[in-house]
Amino acid sequence: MREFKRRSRVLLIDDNADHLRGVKELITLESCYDVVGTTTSANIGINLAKKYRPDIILMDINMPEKDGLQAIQEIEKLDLGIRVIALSGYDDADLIFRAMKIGAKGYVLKTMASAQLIYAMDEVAAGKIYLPTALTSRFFEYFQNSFKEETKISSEENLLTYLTAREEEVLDLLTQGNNYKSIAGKLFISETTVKTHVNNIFQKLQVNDRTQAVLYALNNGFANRRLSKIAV
Amino acid sequence: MREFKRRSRVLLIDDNADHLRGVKELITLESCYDVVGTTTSANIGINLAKKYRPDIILMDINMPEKDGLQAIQEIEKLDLGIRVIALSGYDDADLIFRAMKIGAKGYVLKTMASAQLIYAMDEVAAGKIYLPTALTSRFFEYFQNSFKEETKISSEENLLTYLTAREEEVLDLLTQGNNYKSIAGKLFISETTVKTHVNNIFQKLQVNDRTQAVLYALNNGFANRRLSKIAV
DNA sequence: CGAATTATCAATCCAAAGATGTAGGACAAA
DNA sequence: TTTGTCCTACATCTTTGGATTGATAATTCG
Repeated sequence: MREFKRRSRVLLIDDNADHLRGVKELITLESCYDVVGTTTSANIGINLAKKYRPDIILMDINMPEKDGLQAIQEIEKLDLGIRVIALSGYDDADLIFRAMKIGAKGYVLKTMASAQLIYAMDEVAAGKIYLPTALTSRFFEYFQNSFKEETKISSEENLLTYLTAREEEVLDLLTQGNNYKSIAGKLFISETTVKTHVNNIFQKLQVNDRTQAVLYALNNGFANRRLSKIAV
Repeated sequence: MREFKRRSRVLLIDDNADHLRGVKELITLESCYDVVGTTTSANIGINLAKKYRPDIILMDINMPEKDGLQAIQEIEKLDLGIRVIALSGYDDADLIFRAMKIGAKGYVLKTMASAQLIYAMDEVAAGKIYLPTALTSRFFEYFQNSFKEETKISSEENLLTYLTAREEEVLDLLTQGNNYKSIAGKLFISETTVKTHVNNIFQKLQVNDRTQAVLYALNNGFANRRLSKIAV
């Protein structure tokens, strides 16, 4: 067993050269991380990431040339196990949300104390995900808001509640693209029975055909409630 | 201007009477909150919430009788501005995620130090959302995971890209539940033309009927890319 | 220009879906 | 026991949907 663990390697990407230099100094002097590269270009950064395989990348996400979020996404897609911490000047909830959604392991404001940056790196290096408390609160406000509308919709009268258990089973199979024969086979009942159920479903959901029934089901939280209004 | 702010009022809901008593004592003795009610029943709790309008509710979400999450949802639906903190014995990522999704303003483990509970209440009373750091990390792992699959899918070959502009228009109308006649009317073309397009769509998407085509479209980011695999 | 793609329309045929009415048995609530 | 709901099933009929073939005009592209 090794007694010491390898010093974690860090890559810095920030279009602001001054800030880049400052962060490099900070890390070099006051932490146990090795800076393996610095660049002001997101594209170059991605290439450096492939080349040097750092453990951590500090990525400024407010860059004019190339979107930092996109860069994070590309790095995540490489699937090299590189953990990216987003650096930003803004505590904008939407930015935080998007960064975390695409896989950032942390989000730190440039205005925060340098100790906090080091701490974030420590946490992330340890495999955790780190968000400063203030930003976490911001994130959750945004997060919960994005579901509020949805909740409102689904708390309106939902015609799905009128369906019997059996009808729900049938509808479930409909939402998987099955036809009458297939449903009959899966439920071990005759095709005509399925037709009866499906017709009853149409009546209850006030639709004219199976496609509309399926759409109603999906849009009103049937079974796999996977709809959210979240988009990157 | 008032110099002192009103002491915040708290309602406790926990099916475990012992724990309930313990928490009540803790809050009464060691915090500045008024316990306005305690109950072991989620249903009664909801009624007490309506009656006493507490500022905060501590809600055990691991109750056999009635699901605590559901109770939170109902309280949120009341829209009385009551801020609910979920209490749980488990740091299960899925539980945490669902609690936060439906609007819990905090999530605290029963095993945590009592000081942490008080702190959480302070934060929540101040209008923030509070999650212990360890649970935040858990939450984000789950959160990011739920988007990983999606990213993977959308980066795989998407048969939708083979569709022509006109076919996309037709498919769009299909995903709105239109039949041939309706689509023909909306695009000012004959029904047979629509049939041709639809058949070509089937070929390209490798499906057998319109329902499957619609499902493929929705699951592969057609138009409204709002699908995520998150479920309550 | 010539070739390929696309959008349009038609005829035909068969299969599937949808509408409607009827009915027996199981089961639970009143 | 009666009433009602639910699940099952069938017959019949109409409409819609889907497959196939073929054809014309417009557009795009090399």
